[in-house]
Amino acid sequence: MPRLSTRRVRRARKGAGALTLDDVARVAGVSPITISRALNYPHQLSADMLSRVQEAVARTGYIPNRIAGGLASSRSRLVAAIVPTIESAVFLETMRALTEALEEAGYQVMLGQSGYDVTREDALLDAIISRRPDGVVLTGVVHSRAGRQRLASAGIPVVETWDLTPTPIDMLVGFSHEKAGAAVAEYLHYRRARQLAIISADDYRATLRRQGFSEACARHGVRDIPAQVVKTPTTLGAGRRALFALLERHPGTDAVYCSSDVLALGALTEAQARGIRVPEELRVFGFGDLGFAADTHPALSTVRIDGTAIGRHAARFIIERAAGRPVPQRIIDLGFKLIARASA
Amino acid sequence: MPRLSTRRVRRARKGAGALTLDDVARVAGVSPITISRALNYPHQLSADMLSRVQEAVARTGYIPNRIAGGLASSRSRLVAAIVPTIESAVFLETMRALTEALEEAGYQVMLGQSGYDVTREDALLDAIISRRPDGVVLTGVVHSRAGRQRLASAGIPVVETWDLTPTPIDMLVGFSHEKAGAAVAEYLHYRRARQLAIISADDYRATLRRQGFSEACARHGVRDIPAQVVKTPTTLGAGRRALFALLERHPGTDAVYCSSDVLALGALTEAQARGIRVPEELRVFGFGDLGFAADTHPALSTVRIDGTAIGRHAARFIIERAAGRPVPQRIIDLGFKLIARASA
DNA sequence: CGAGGCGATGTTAGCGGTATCATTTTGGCG
DNA sequence: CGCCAAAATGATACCGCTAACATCGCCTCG
Repeated sequence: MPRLSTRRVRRARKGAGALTLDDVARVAGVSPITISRALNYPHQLSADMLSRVQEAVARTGYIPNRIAGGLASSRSRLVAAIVPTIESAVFLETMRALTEALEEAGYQVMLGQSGYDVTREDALLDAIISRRPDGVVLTGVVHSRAGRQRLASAGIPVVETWDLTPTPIDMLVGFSHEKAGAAVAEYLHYRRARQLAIISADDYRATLRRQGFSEACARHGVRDIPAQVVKTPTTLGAGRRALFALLERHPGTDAVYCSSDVLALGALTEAQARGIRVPEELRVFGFGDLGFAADTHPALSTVRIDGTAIGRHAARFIIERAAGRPVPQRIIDLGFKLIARASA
Repeated sequence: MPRLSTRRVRRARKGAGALTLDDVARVAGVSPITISRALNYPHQLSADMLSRVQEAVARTGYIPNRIAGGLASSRSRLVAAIVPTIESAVFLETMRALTEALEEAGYQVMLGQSGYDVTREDALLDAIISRRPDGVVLTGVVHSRAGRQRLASAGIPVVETWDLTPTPIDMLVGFSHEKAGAAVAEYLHYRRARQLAIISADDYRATLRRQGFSEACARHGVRDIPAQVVKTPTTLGAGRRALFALLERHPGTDAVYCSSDVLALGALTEAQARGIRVPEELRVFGFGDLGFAADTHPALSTVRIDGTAIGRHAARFIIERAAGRPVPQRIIDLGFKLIARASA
């Protein structure tokens, strides 16, 4: 039996009334591909044609469908960014810079939160890869083997940030946490602090800084630095309670390095509440140089990381790659700066 | 002349080697649509078939291409969220809750920053609409006529947040800023503050709160409340300088309402630096109940907004709509809570 | 025991763009 | 002027997936 029925006119699937390239092409009296070019490669058209198309676009109020465009060109113009949590202020500067730079170049950022959890990061990665982004920006360098594998085989440009490793998945913008921790220790020794202590978050990078700090102390002959470890994300309250607990155990402490400015602000607050003079009796050192650090009382000594530069470099990496240009230097160490203020 | 050339076999456009549904179908020995169903509507398949497909998917390591899926189904499973700036801590809780709830439901969040600028918001809106998201979550209710128009005609579900209006574009989750400001004023009057003042950001919502505050004062016969206005986003330093300037002009001030907790923390810091006792000499009231508010010294009195609930409601709104279910109550007023702590 | 219904799977035709190649127009220049 | 390369525009065939409809068994029931 012949299948006549398949020749029946099918109802449009949903077309609804959504404007398409063809509609604009009809209005402008040209072929659809010309509209596409006007939008994507305007310099390929004659000035006449371009303005004619632009007028038609304006008149119809057409907004291109980048889902369709992405499928056809296999360039989604989407970039995924994964942070442990959006509520951790340190990464915000990077995220803002990244978003701004990418938006300017016509990309949109998809945000994912891994929650300091490798399993969740893997699930997120699958969700993200299924969107075929033109790039992925990760926070940190510790990822599961499976995650690295999937990312690599998807052939998506990857930028790891906020850390350093000799073996990145692809590209990398970061700095050495060990060195940052060590630099703080050196500084405090130089300032003649004798009884050092640490208040640190329990995440990977904070731990690296703590190790760098302790090792530098060891080089000065000081071992077994007392450490109070708190859960990420860090809070002012956690900093207060940590300083309290620390002083209970080690009343002679005269300098404390905090793994984040927020913890340091908590330590400052607790010191103030208990009448401990900073820096005379207790030096407090932070990390991050967040917006408030310069304006605390006393002003917070801290480690400055150029989060904006990290975001911008990451954006540039991805844009270059998407444009098919090779990226000669795939690892950037942005370093850090010790900012000596009143608190230490 | 016959155009034989068009019949020539064309090179695959980029195929590269990316795994597609067809590949998995071949491995499983079924038709592609069956794979699609296994992934999207697993209960439509027999248990046998389902496990057979799942095995094939696992063996091939297939990750679906949701760009293609989105085009075919006109459901992108993308939701756009626009905040003024990601660096303003108040919205973070909402963003986190929104992202989490949406990720759980298989959606991805695209983040956009409008920068408190309507022009930029419009440009962003076009970029976003071109991605055909299944929903848009906006911060605030003030948008350009053009923006409202485009959003409406795109037929995308819209949730406005963090404010109230009788005429939302579509759906709304928020609270009344005027009432919040007024409630703080009432509280301070009740506490016998006599010389009230305001430190406020210059954005729309902070201004509404300021007006609510001033009007409540007027009802108590107090007019011309001195106000120190600072630029958004607010910072601790801005709060310090604002309190300084305020006290220069109005030394008798005994209570100050700050339009954000960050400003309030700045005021607290400045008071401490100048030896002004809080709350005895100066009451300080904040807004937002950010993570640190309970742990400042003295603890900060503030207005609590349930940012998590805002994010969750917004996510639910969009998910319901995407599922084709009607949303009976399109406006939710979540209210606010006055949190009386030591600072006021 | 045949009609009808239902559940499981397959076939077909797009979704709305863009890559690729073809064709036409234009411009430079001897 | 005529020729040829380059620039401008067009025709066609997909990109990888899913909606809509078709088909095929199998079971129920009069």
